[in-house]
Amino acid sequence: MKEQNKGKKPWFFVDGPPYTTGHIHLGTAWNKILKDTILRYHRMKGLDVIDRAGYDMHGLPIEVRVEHELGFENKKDIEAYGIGTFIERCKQFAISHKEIMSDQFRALGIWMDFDNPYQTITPDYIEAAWWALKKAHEKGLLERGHRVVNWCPRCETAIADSEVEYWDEEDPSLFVKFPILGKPDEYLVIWTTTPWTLPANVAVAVDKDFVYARVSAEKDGKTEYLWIAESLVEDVLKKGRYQDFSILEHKTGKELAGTRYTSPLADQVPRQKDIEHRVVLAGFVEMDNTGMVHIAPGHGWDDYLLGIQEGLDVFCPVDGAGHYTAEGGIFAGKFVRDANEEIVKSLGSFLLARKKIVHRYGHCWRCKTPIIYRATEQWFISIPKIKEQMLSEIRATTWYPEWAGSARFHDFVSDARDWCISRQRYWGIPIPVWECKDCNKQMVFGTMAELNQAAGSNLTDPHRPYVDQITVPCSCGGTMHRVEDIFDVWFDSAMASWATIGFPAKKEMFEKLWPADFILEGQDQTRGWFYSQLGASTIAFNRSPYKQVLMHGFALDGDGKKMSKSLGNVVSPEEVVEKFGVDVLRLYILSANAPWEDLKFNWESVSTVNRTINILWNVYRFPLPYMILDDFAPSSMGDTWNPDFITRSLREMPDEDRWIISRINTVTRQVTADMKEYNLHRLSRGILNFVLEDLSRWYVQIVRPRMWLEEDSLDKKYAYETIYYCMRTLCRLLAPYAPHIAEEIYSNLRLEGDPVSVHMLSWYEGEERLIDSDLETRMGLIRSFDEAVANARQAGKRKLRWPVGTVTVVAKNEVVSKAFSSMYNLACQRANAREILVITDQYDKILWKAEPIMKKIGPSFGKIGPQVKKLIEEADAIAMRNQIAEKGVYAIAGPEGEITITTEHVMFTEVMPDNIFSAEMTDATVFVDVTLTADLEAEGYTRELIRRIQEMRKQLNLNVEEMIVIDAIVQDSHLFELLTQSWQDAISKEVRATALSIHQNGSDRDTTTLWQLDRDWDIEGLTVTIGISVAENSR
RNA sequence: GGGCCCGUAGCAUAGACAGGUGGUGCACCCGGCUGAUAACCGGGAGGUCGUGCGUUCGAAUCGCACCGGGCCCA
Repeated sequence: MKEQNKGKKPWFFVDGPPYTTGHIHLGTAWNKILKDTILRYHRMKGLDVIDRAGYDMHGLPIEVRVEHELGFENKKDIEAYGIGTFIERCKQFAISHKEIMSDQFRALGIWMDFDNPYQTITPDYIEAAWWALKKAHEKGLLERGHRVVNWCPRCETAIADSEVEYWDEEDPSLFVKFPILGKPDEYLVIWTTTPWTLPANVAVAVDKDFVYARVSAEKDGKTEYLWIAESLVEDVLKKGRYQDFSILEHKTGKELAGTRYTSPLADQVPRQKDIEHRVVLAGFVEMDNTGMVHIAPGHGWDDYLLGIQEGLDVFCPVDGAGHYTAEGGIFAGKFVRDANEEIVKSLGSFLLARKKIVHRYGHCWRCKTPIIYRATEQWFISIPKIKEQMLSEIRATTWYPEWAGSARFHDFVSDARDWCISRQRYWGIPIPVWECKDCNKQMVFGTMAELNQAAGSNLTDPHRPYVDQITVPCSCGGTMHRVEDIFDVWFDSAMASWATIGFPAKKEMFEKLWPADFILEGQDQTRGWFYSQLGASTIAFNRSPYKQVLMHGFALDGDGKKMSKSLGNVVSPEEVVEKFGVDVLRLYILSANAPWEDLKFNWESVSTVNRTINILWNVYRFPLPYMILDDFAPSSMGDTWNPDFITRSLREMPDEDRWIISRINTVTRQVTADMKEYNLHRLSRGILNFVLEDLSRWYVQIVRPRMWLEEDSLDKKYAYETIYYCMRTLCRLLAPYAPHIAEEIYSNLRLEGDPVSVHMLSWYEGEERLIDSDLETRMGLIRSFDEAVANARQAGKRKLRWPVGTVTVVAKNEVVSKAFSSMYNLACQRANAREILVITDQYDKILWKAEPIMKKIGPSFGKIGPQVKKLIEEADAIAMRNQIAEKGVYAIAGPEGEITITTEHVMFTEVMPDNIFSAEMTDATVFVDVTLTADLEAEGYTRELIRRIQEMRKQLNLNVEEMIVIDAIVQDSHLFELLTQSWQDAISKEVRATALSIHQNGSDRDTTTLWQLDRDWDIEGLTVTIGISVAENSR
């Protein structure tokens, strides 16, 4: 197939690279199944589909796994072990796990190029990232600066926001007094949960409009003056166990701004003595705790921004491992969280109150260490400078669903800040910036060749530590060394759209294909890959790298909760495949809900899909024995099949054949239309529904007798041709969604000259000329009739096996009458009725009941009301109804003369005669007369007998073509008479008997024959003994 | 705290953009069928359409608020 489409119109798909963890979960499976389905469809449409898979193989998660294997605890262990060997271990880990995952994807029937996937660790891929960074540099978008970042003190690196995992943690909750400069015993009161950030305090923030109070507070005979937001005073003082207080003065935050104070830790942290602490205004201050916020620009994002704005010191006395530096005074060398206690002690009388708090705190997602915020030197891409362009590219892209782009992604990008692309780790793409220590000159290299040329080196693997050894002579005479950082892994995958087609090393493919026609990922990738790719591509090419995006949901458990190991609610794709097979998993996932909604996994629904697939399998298998028996071969052109015979014979074919042909073409057109909008749930439901309702429940039921015809007949041939056509068409329709079952059915049905695989066929869109919507409407009515008759029969307790005399249909319109006149035989057959009468006026067998209306009778007749009621009930309701309809009045002879009843005294309701049962169908009412005549009774019993003989054949495991002899004893004389009168031949023929003898007495039986199976049956309360044997001559 | 999406029977879903008697499947109960058979088919019962307020002659559908779930951000 792929060969066939080579050189045709290309369709450029880019695979969002999964991270090489080594195992896939349901969400990953969903993701790839959606991709595979859509890719297969486009291949069938004759497009040259670029289906290269990809893997994201760098990054901290792998480093942490390897560290764990080696029993390492921190960066020093890695450095001691040797970065080179460490990197090799990481590489091995990534490659081996990539292989495992490729096998898992292949097992799901994912038909993508896993033999040659793009990998973020190959030199050409790394060059793609270098090239992009150089572009950013050239455009002035690459910046280096101090920023507060999430920092893992164990991994000793900045980590991305997305790498922070939150859960509840208990921390101290401290209220601290900051002494106001020059005012003894007067303090600002702040609140913090991170005592270790107090040595870095430089300011206190207040809201400009909040009202703050100066209170004199009494405690153990001492008086202090405290500044606290007015509405919080009482609460805070209670926590501090003050015995009494009074408010002396009010000031707004604005008035308070500029107030100078000193650090309570000035003695312990000498550096604090140089800092000019003051009160500043900020927008993020909230009215809780004390209404005053401790500001440490070295340890908080908001703090940092405020610091820049207010010109505050960015003081960060904490190193990469989370230890205080020499600037941390007496705390130097201590790990920050361990220093908490000592800091609290050092606060002494400056501590107003100490409580505990349980709150959400961030942790490193891989090593679970609580993170800290640290101002560090990092590399950034200045997103705000290209934001407008990014937003306009979002609008130019087609999103499925529309709101994924116009609302969700748009809003995310609108709020986007600078993108921190640097990490202080080992296993990643090295940032290609060389710096001269002497003159601070920087060079950014876009390729290894450029670097090798400048350095006179021969670098082949651009990973650390090899790349770190390359030095470049600087124009100042000094030597340039690479900066130590590596890239954030999101920068890696952002290159995918051009790296996967070999750019920048090779240009042809890029010029031909880029940007991508289509990408597809989960909603979490809004901030992930959708974003990183758009950012990188806007930097490099000023445009979006993709034209169409389909965003899918998340796989949740049955309760709509996230699947997680700790909750024990994880369902693995392997588990589903093991129980039901790949195609069932695929069809379940596709049909369960719209792609962009979250999937609540539900085993029951999986097994429902499984049942439908099983029915498909049964439908496919059912005609095979007859076809084989008859040596059926579909009409063909030489040894290749095509639907010419169907098209040519369509006019002559029976209604049901033309109907199912029309249906499958209608369904096919609908599937094609749904595919255009990626309504995969609608289309898969449409296919499954067709199999269940149209093919299995209706067509196969109707066509069965035609397959059992003994002799060759056109009717049988049409049935064979039709079902063959349906199965061939269905295979093609199913190929993208259930590739295995489609292939299995196809490979058995295909002719010698047909393509060897269903996956080599082109997509079929359905043909208008094979669709007869009139016929579909009429057949729909007959189906509705079929159900109504079953309904009425059930009410009348008449089994379907027993024929009924007349079924009357009161039609509400022409269309219904037409349906019955054109498909009369089919309707009779389905209803098992001798005749069907279709009328458009009133049904004359309906009886009426007169119900007295006492509310009116009382006032009209007074005392004799109850007697009138009785008279009405006893009267001939039909005569009464007719007379009232005619004359408006009805006269009854009452005890005191004639009584005149008018329309207001009585209400008429329909009454069904005893043997007639009704049911509603579309645009009509069906009346079934279940009255038995001798003839109907005889046929009913005959069918009862036949069914029991068939049951016995089955017990003996007889083949369809084997003949039998039957002996039956029917003691009931009425039944004996019915069965022996005229139905014996019919029985013999139906059950394939060469001889049938029915006796009334057991003593009449031929005792010389030993019956292979002999048993008593209860038929409607009467006992019948039946013995059967295989006929001699059929053996 | 903010953005987006979702909430319909025991469970899973359609209907919502374009307001007008809430459909379907599974499970349940009852029945049928028996040349697809460790299958298949029909019927019945089951709903405060998350809650409240509003718009309207009329709201599952439109608006607002709240509650619950998911993804993302802070």
